[in-house]
Amino acid sequence: MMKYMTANETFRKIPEEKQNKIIEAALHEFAQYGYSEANINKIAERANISVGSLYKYFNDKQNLYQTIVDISTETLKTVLGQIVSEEDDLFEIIEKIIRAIQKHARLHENMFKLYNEMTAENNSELTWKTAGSVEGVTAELYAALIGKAQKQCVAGKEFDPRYFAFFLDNLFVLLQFSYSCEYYKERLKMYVGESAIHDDELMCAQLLKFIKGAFC
Amino acid sequence: MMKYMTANETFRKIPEEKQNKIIEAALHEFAQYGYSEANINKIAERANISVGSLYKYFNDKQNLYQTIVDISTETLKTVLGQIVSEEDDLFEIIEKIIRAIQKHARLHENMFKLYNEMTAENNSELTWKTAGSVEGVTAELYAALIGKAQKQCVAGKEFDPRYFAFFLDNLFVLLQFSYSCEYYKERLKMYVGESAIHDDELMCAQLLKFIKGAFC
Amino acid sequence: MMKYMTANETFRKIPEEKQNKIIEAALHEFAQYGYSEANINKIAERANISVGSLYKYFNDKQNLYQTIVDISTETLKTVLGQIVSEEDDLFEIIEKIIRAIQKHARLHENMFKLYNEMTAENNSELTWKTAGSVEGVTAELYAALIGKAQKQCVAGKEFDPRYFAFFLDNLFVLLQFSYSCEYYKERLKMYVGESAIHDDELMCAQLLKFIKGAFC
Amino acid sequence: MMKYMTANETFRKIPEEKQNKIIEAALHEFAQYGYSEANINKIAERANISVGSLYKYFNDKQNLYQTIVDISTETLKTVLGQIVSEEDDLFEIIEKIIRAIQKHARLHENMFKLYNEMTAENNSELTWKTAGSVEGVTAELYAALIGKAQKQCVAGKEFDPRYFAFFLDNLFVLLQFSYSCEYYKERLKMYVGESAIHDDELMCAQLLKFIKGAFC
DNA sequence: CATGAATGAGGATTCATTCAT
DNA sequence: TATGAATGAATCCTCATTCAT
Repeated sequence: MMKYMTANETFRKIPEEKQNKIIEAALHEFAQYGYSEANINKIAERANISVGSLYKYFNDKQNLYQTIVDISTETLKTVLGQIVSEEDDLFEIIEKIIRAIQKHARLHENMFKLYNEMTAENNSELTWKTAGSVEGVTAELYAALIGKAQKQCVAGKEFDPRYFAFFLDNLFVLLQFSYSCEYYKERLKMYVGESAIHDDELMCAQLLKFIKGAFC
Repeated sequence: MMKYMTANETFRKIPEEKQNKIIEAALHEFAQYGYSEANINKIAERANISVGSLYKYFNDKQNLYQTIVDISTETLKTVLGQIVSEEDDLFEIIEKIIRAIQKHARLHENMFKLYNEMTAENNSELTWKTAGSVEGVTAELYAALIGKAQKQCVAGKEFDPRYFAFFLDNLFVLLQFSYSCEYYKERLKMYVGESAIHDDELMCAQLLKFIKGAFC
Repeated sequence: MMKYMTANETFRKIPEEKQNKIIEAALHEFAQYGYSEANINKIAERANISVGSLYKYFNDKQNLYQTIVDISTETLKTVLGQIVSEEDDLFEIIEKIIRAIQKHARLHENMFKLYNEMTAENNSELTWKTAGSVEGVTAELYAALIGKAQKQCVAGKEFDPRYFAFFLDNLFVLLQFSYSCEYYKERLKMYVGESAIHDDELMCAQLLKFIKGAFC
Repeated sequence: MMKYMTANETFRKIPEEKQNKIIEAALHEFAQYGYSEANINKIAERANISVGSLYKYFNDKQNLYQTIVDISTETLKTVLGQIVSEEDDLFEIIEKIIRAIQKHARLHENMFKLYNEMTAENNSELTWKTAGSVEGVTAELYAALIGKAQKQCVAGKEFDPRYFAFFLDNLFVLLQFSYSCEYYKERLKMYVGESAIHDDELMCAQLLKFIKGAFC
């Protein structure tokens, strides 16, 4: 797949290291301050390039933002994609997803912050067009999982798999935010105490139990 | 409790109808455009008062925003508070909560939009200080519920009530967003189809089933 | 007629003296540097107001420019209108026009500079829409004059009055530029010598002779 | 005469075809957008060379503009020069000039647009230094013509030949603009109707009649 | 107390010009 | 000599905030 599709050709020609520095700078700024309070000049400064160059690579602020969002969602897709591909037991997969979230939400904190910010925006059509593709991937993934679930659980309840996939994802989305966004970090602390953010094992075990119960 | 605590004294002295008009105007603008793109002058215009007056009532933009957030969270607290006070069967209460969310997320759409926007902000300390109080209320509420749950379900699993309360609230938070915020509306549609947003009965039934499974 | 029609209402409410200062400042800047090199901040400075205020009065640079052009053409219309209204002999009227040009081209030098600049622009449709109305006025005026001319000159030649009105105006337009625009001032000097610019009597006499010859 | 005097030596060494392509590109851009809105990078692109090269040939934007103006005026000079050289009857020469204007104003539309734009500029000294030379040529030409006129017309009026040369040129200058510049095209239409721009015969006949009358 | 005109710092964007390759 | 990516000063415009009336 073509990398950085929304960026100008010029951008794709520059050294990858430089590209990454720019992306990192933009991601940092957008995740930190949100779209409208992000400062293009600061991004250029952080990336050690001139504003002029930034505008050679990206048509305008929107276009840079779009690109950052695309990259972030693409990254998330990739991470999740890897998990599903492996043929495991249903709850082993779910456990892997939880652990993947715990790892990546911290590693790519800014991406998840951005994701949260993005969903708060009001040009939903535009946002949905790009970010929605991640949801599409996860939706399919969970649909498959739930198919497994219904077979695996002998005493399987009769539930609508689409709804249950939705609930499952809801739990995952808020887990992501709870590890990456300040507000949700506080909220997590309030619910389960100061230590919760670092005790990944307990979180994983409890969430798994919650989900198992719901499905079987 | 003192109403509109962050507002200047002057604000509390003006007729309530005028107060409401101002709050409505501000809520509308902040929910629609987010904090930084919200326009103070437009708020004044919509409220049919002068900017000068607005600045007599509220020290600055932050302060007005703070007030709006306070009011919104206060409203949510009240709504939820009413539900808990009633002494019902565990799952009857949960059902009531779900139905309350479905009703209020639509009725006070702007408040929930604001709530979502708020959580994306980075001055988490400030935000948490006010918005966190809602979470406090719900946390207590859910703790009580889960106490009931563990008694009610004979074959009660051994789970950490704090974690389960957290998961429960996660499901509720995303349900709220799914009825009020554009992005999450789209996401809901994607998961369960176009009709989902209006078929409250099905959503309620499925979510109840999901939660019941998790708890018992 | 409503003054300064393209300006915002706010502008029409401020004291006339202030209005005039702003118009003068803008006229100066646009006439001096042309549209694109005119500096909005310098206009504000010259008018002793803030940029913010300028943007309250005029939506944007284009709008301010439009207004300046409108005012200038309106002024020209008025000047010419006064002359025609008087019922004189044909060549007395022409003489009056010439003298009016000599006087006003110097008095409102910037307006005529602007007019020249305007005609060099490439958004001809827009420009024509406003500036064309002056031409309309003069065209009618000259048509009337030429009607007189054809009757007055016994041995009147058979000519197309529309074409002759056109030629007449051409002579007037370049006379205006010759008194107000640097380039055309130089050109005039080259043709008739250094003194020409100040010897209004000679210019008037010669041009009158030229026109008389053409018409009779 | 040295071609392209203001350009660097480097420019004069490159193949003529390349030179022409560059000149055409610059003329197009300057005529279309005026000096300050003309875009150097777009000129380079249109000429199929790099900006770097353009700056090897011309010191800066001003210098390129200067060169374009020089070339344009040189071309006009040449065109007019050819007409005068022929020994004809006075009004046959004038007719030839009119027809030459009609032809060239359309053929070299951009040059005349540029000429109009140029005269609107305010660095009159610089502009006059180059463009004035065309005026010099025509002035001489017309002086000679008018000498003829005074002899040829038996009942010759006593007029100042310098003034009459000036008026004659004024008529020609505006005729040029009326065939090449958008604003003046509109103006012509308004005076003599839609068809005027294409009915060269009628224009020629009427203008000739006008001038004949003025001179004889 | 109410008003709303005035302020001006701040930020997105452009484009002539340079210079390393 | 040719290239075209990089530069950053310059400029339009917005909007939170103030203050004279």
